[in-house]
Amino acid sequence: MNKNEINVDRFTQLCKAHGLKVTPQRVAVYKALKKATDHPCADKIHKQLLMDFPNISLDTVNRTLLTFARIRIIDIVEGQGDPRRFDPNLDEHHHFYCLSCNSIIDFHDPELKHIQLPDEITRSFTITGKRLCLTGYCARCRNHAPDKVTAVG
Amino acid sequence: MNKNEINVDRFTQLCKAHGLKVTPQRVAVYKALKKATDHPCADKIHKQLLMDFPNISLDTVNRTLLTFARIRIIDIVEGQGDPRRFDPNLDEHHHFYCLSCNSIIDFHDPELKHIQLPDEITRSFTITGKRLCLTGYCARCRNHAPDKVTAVG
DNA sequence: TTGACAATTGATTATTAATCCTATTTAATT
DNA sequence: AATTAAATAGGATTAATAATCAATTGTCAA
Repeated sequence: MNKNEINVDRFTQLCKAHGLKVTPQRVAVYKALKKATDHPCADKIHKQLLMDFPNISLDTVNRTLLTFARIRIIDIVEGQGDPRRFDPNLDEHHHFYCLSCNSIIDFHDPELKHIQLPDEITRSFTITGKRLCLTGYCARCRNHAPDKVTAVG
Repeated sequence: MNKNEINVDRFTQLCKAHGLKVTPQRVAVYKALKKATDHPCADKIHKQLLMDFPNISLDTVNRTLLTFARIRIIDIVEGQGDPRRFDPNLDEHHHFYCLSCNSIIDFHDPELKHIQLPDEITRSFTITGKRLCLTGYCARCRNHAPDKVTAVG
């Protein structure tokens, strides 16, 4: 099976394992996020799904995404205070966040796999996620807008 | 000068260098954030300042913080979609984010100073920030709430 | 020191995001 | 097919952020 195709059976298993009903909405939300590579927010997924589900509510999409995050089949992405965004990719990877266009770009690096956390940290806390977060300006933006924050006050 | 004291002259310089007026509100917001170690949101700073400035508006606090971030004398902290939070500390450091109580805890590690980014990344993008972001459960929370997200789907 | 000017403020209003509520529907099980 | 607990849609509500604007205030040049 292609990595980007969705295995509905597997998804059904995961839901059952967590006592969740397998609803058409949940399948649709899961499929839509799994296909996405842009770390979409709930509203974006919702707009997409409206094509096929004219009645699906934003609240359902949002709740569903939060539920998926809770059972750890998707991730919530770190952001700069904008709408919450989601990540279908649970494999170890890192993020570059463009301060101008807000795009989030994945990157990998074999070197970074070996980042060793301080003992003190692993002892004090339960770590569920580890990621290198870069901020800056993407190739397209860096020649244009110097920055995004427009408030002058 | 103690690192946690605020050098108003220096602050004044920074403002002038960016064509910003030095208002009492700005000085107060700057002082309040510089003293903070909990990566507060605008609302928290505002509530604090109300003691001394009964009339200061939340909007002014928020605008001021965004302005400071724009001229890079403070940072916006990466978060999970909650209210935007700010960081007075511009030195290289890393964050642990508790998914249960939302506290953000700084940590340092000499090893991590030497994280080498892939060439492809530094070539394609302009990097303004680099941080290791950990998520998980802090010492106090890990024995209690299994997680924060309460939506059930 | 003063006056002019442009930036900043606070109040108000608008917008957007996230969550809550409830009647209705539906998936899962018998 | 009937039962039941869970999930949904849709509207309402709260909270956060942003925009607008008249009044105020820092800055700078005279």
